[in-house]
Amino acid sequence: MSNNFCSVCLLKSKAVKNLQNSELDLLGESCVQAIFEPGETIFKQGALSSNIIYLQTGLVKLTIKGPHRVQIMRLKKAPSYLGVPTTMGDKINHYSAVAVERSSACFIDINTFKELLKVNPAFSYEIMLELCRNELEQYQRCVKLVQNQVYGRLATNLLIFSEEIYNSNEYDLPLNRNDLADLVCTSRETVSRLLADLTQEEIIEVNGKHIRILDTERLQTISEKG
DNA sequence: GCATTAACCACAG
DNA sequence: CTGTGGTTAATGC
Repeated sequence: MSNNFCSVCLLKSKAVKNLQNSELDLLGESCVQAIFEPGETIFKQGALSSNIIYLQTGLVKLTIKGPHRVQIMRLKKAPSYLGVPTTMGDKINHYSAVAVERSSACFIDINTFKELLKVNPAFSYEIMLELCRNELEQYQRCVKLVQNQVYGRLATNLLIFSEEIYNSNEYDLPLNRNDLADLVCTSRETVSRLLADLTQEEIIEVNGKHIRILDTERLQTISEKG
């Protein structure tokens, strides 16, 4: 049982960069790092949670069980904190986090986390900033989902992979068609068909999970107009 | 009515 | 796991 030395960690979050040495030691004492392979659950809806997770590297999906099916709320790319709302807001997790790519995560004891929030305003500020940005993103995503048609929703999400996750107009989807459907709020079949349509229109090129965006402008138009 | 959208089912690689 | 075809229901001219 050796402590992590957060002070020398190269993957410190923006928030943690504000911590004093003594605070970093405190963090290190209650912090455990783990690696998750794709498909492995980091925390589970319904389970008791007493940790905040700092995602150092990788990509995860946040899922929640709805009345009919499991819904992917969003993807979250490292670096970021996971489970702050669900660990601070309730004893029990309201959603699950599952690795989508190989991910490294630090588990921080909730009491330590709360203590750091209390003693270091700059740390708290960074955490609050991240939470607020998350909320704004969720609102944005919510309107799109409700008001756009599937074609637009799919286009939006293809663009998010390109612009926000992989920073390239060519990438390998980390999800199968079913997950992609859960993310876009549609059926697996519709995703298949629409990807075929986009290919026919020469807007994208699909090769299994490999996506290449050929015409970003038209994809953006579809994303906006729905 | 008629067209469009998209879900559900079934089946085949 | 994926793609396709048929069917069906809802919605909007």
